[in-house]
Amino acid sequence: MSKVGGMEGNHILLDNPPLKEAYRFLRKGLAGKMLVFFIADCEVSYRGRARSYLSRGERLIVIKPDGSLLIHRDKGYEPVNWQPPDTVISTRLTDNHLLVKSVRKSVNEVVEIHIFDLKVLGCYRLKDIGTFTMYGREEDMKKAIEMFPSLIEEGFKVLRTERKVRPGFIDVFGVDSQGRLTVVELKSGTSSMDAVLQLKKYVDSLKKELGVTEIRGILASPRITKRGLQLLKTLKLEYKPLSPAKCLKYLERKKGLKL
Amino acid sequence: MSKVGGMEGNHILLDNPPLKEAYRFLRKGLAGKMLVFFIADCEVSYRGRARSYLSRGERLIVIKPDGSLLIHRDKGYEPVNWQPPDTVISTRLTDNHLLVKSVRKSVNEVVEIHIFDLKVLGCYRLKDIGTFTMYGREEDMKKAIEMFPSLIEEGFKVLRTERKVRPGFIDVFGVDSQGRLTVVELKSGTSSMDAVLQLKKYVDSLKKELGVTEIRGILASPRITKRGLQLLKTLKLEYKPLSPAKCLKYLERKKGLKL
DNA sequence: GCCTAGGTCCCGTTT
DNA sequence: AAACGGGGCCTAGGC
Repeated sequence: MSKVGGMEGNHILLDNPPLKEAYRFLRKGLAGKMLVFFIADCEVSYRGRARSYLSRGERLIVIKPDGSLLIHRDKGYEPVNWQPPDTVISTRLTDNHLLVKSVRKSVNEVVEIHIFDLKVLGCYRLKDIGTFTMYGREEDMKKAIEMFPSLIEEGFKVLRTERKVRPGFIDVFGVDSQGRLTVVELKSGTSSMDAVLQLKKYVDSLKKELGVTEIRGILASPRITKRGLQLLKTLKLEYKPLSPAKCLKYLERKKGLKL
Repeated sequence: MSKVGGMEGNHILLDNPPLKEAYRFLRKGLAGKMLVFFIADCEVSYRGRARSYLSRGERLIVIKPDGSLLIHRDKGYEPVNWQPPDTVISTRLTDNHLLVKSVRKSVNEVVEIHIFDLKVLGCYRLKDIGTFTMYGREEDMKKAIEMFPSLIEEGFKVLRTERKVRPGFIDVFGVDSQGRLTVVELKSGTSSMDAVLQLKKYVDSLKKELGVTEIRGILASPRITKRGLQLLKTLKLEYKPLSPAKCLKYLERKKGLKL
């Protein structure tokens, strides 16, 4: 049984197609820069930064017009095999199976799908000019602190954000009410020892660069791990509880609108 | 036009179904713990650790039997919105649209999809008992070094792997030909300053724990960034070029088989 | 549950 | 092209 829908160029939908028919329309979909998906009984091999082999079974496979490839089993957020955008997809039909190959040349990586049977094949051109907006990331915390420096502490003033130091950028650089230079490292989620070491790195770099012996280091985030806090205290750094949610409330108040 | 395939319980495939029909079979697929996918003209909102809003457009949506949810636009490896496994999916049909809601209670996070139109709906039970194996990760480097310590240097001996220290685990702990204690940090990819700081942390912790003043620290990876190497030298640590690929060759030689 | 560390991480941005 | 840091990162493994 092979039922077919929408063959007039807009989209393609094949129910349980024979390999040969699937091959024909798969090529059509790929050539037409459509979003292609299919459920296939297949084997998958990957070679590149690492190697992997997935033995035979049914999976959902998605190929996007930009060359990204996703192979999903029936569990989990992550694809079992994949390629990021900018791969070249090629196909080949032999007697008993269909090969789909995705090659990324920038970093030599190859995914090969050996297909023995297809349950369904769909090709669509997504009409999507929608806009995507996200709130509550580190960037929003930064904006809020620029507008409301007291979110860090009373008397705090921002000198600048994204200040360059040797190894990267300081999230927020300012002075406290006593006039002491202060480095603020922001995290939108839980801070762990990594974040503490990062702050330490920035404080030390800046001391060296400016030839100053005293610079305060403040880590601002909604939560910090126990070990992170321990390390922080050992290194004479400070912690300020601050959540993206609280920052957003301040931003909304300023703009007078709900996000 | 709504063509229908495989309604006998095995799978469901609807071509351009009216919302009402889609709703009925969507519920059927979800209740039957099938893999569900559809292409929909929709809006998406997310609230949890952060918030986001995606305005109207066509996307490919996948709901897995384990409760994971993926919403893909026609570009990129990553879904624009998603939920990891263990969410509760609910649906509601109103006059002019279909709502699909995914709630994760462990960390209060909600994704809502407002659907205005469906291009296709599929529900399948994936038959997949295949095995997945991967080679060339840090773990394989560790195994290879245990069997062939000279991969680090002549005369090197492994005392143990995964040795616990204050803040975590040392990848490989051993002694060199001079009897000096040595900490090895492995990276399967390019090492940057982070990796160097990680190694430093381990070396320092171990010095403290053992009351020893001299411990060698070796970072082994296929590549290291310029700044990483700079920092490494400043901190009196060492670099050993070592790739997963080379480790795999040694492992294959040992096992006498091709991976 | 918390916490650490790895990942074929991906991805944007800047040098 | 290299490199650094963020991410709703996700996921596995200890404790």
